[in-house]
Amino acid sequence: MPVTLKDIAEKAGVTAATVSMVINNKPNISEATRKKVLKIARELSYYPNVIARGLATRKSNAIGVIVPNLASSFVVRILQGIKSTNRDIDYTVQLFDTIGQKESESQLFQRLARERRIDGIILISALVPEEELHVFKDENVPCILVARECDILDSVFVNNMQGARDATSYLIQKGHKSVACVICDKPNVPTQDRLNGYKAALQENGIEYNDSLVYKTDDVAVDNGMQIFDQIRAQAPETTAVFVPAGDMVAIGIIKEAKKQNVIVPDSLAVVGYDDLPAAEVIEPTLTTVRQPKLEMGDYAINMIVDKLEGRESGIKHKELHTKFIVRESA
Amino acid sequence: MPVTLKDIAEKAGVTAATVSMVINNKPNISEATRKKVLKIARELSYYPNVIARGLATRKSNAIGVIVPNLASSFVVRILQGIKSTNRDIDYTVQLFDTIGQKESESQLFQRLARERRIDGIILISALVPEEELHVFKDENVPCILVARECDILDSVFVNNMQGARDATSYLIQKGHKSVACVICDKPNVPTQDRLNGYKAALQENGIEYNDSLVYKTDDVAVDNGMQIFDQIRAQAPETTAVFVPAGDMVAIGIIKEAKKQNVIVPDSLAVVGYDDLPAAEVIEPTLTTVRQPKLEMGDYAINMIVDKLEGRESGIKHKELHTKFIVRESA
DNA sequence: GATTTATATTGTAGCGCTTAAATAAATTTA
DNA sequence: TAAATTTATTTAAGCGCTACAATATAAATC
Repeated sequence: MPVTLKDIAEKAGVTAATVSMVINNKPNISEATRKKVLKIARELSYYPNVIARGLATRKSNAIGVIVPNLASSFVVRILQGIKSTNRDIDYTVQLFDTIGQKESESQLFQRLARERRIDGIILISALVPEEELHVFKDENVPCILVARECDILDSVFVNNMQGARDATSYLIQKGHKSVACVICDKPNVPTQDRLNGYKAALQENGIEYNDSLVYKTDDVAVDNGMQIFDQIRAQAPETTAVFVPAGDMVAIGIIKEAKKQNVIVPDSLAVVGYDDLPAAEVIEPTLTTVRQPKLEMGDYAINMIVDKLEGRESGIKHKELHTKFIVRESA
Repeated sequence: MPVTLKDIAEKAGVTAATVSMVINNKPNISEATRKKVLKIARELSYYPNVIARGLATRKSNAIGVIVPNLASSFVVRILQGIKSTNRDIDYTVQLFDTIGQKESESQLFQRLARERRIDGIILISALVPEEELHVFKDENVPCILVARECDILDSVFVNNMQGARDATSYLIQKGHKSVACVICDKPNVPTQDRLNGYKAALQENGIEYNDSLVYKTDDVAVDNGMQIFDQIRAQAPETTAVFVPAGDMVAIGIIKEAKKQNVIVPDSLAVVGYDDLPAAEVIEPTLTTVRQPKLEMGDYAINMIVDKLEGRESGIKHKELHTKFIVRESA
């Protein structure tokens, strides 16, 4: 049987309440008993039972992290940011993924809040629909939304519009008269923002937006990129530059297929990705891309939520981080 | 305030104990009250408080997963396997990484067991020293060691010796007279096994083992591979094949540097990696490598531990999974 | 030195649930 | 129909901790 407060109390000749106060650094404890209690606690190698504590305090000391899919490098990198923050986090991180689950994000959230008494949630998802976000709000458990701006909840996100604008402008500056754009098919906020950035850059440079230059892919893997390449060749063989807000893996697919078909990248086709995943440095030519500060997003998210939980912050807060345009060989 | 057993009990005109028994599907409850209670529970949208339950049952319904480093694709992929198992897991997964932490794995384990009353632990690590593993045993919380064979604890691992033997034999069969080998510098079991597999293959093919053909790298990133390439060129320029049990990223580094120096892969230098990470398909030439069944390892681990926790299994169990040799372009 | 104030400790209740023992109701058996 | 057995429900205690009110002790004020 594990050592309890009571065991310590008996040995120290005090009451369990006193021991509790010592352990929790409460005021109004004499130096003498404090020392005595701590000594005995150490001797017995006492560990407080956080479950019992949780029941008494109505806190679980746990933060839930809901991710769509652990197969995504992007998500994993944010998760890594959450876990590797410098701050000494006294909360346990419980991990939940929603892919292949029958529950929606908001149902899961509700269950975690009520059943597990989770203290706070970090939700990494660009896809949760606006209506569902209200559930998050209502449950009265702090929640930080990562990867998507949102005015209902706290959020951490990047300036996707600027990121796309930078990339597009770069390509135009390089002399490309028409720049294709490959976006993810799901209608989510970041995609929309990136498309707007693309459009803005065109306009700023006096180029008319052309709908037929925008290609859509339903998934964001290498294979999709390979298909898109063929599509581009078929629909607009004169294309010399393609910006791929859909993500690096798609961009890599385009490069792969281009090479296979003896189209030289970047000479005959310049390619710019989005995300800056590890694979961007592996592909040859290495991929010019828009870096998202993924670690930083995770870091911010965990810090925001801990601040909230410790009452150091309140009110809705938003943190916009910035993308960085990384020039490599592909454009 | 959340709905409690008591609320339901009052509304149903029974006692909290009865409600508890209904919720937990205990026998000796009349159909009538069962139905009545369940109906009310649904109406009030009752969620059992897992924390309170945990205190009463001395179980947390949580499984801890200890990983060395979330930056490793290998580890993340196993984690993904854990989370994506088909089985309907009723346990929460709590994630802990040990990189940059002052606690050792065994200290962390002990703390989780005592403080958090974690029901079971999955430890992904090839590096924990033998002595420490005893602590895991002693704490009396089931623990599955992943990625390393071990006779003290349950374990899930791959047959690394066979994997390395397959790879080496393949290279010899292709006509390479001397095969270099690049291993990770840390003295861990998988590395040792792979080295033994390499040696076995040499012996089986009548080639004498030559210590000077074994290169060591202290880290397993692309950069290390690039350096190793130079080392090979300097020490043994006649080398035509290199097997890299240190991992795919190192192998990719070797390929990158080879290409930079106009050494054709595989014609002038055949390269075989280990792990089959996503990047293996991105590099060109694509990387021939030894696939570790990472998802499967995670899947097995979670199933083993849940079996244990539900009393369906006992005694130490070991599961050996098999590597698969994947031929691509680099060898 | 009596009174107020501050400091230290204890007693008690309760967090929301489970569980074993006790009781009550329904059913069977002799 | 009373006794024995089975089935259904309740009572009560407890999991290990915190927190608040109450008490006891020490220090400060007049």
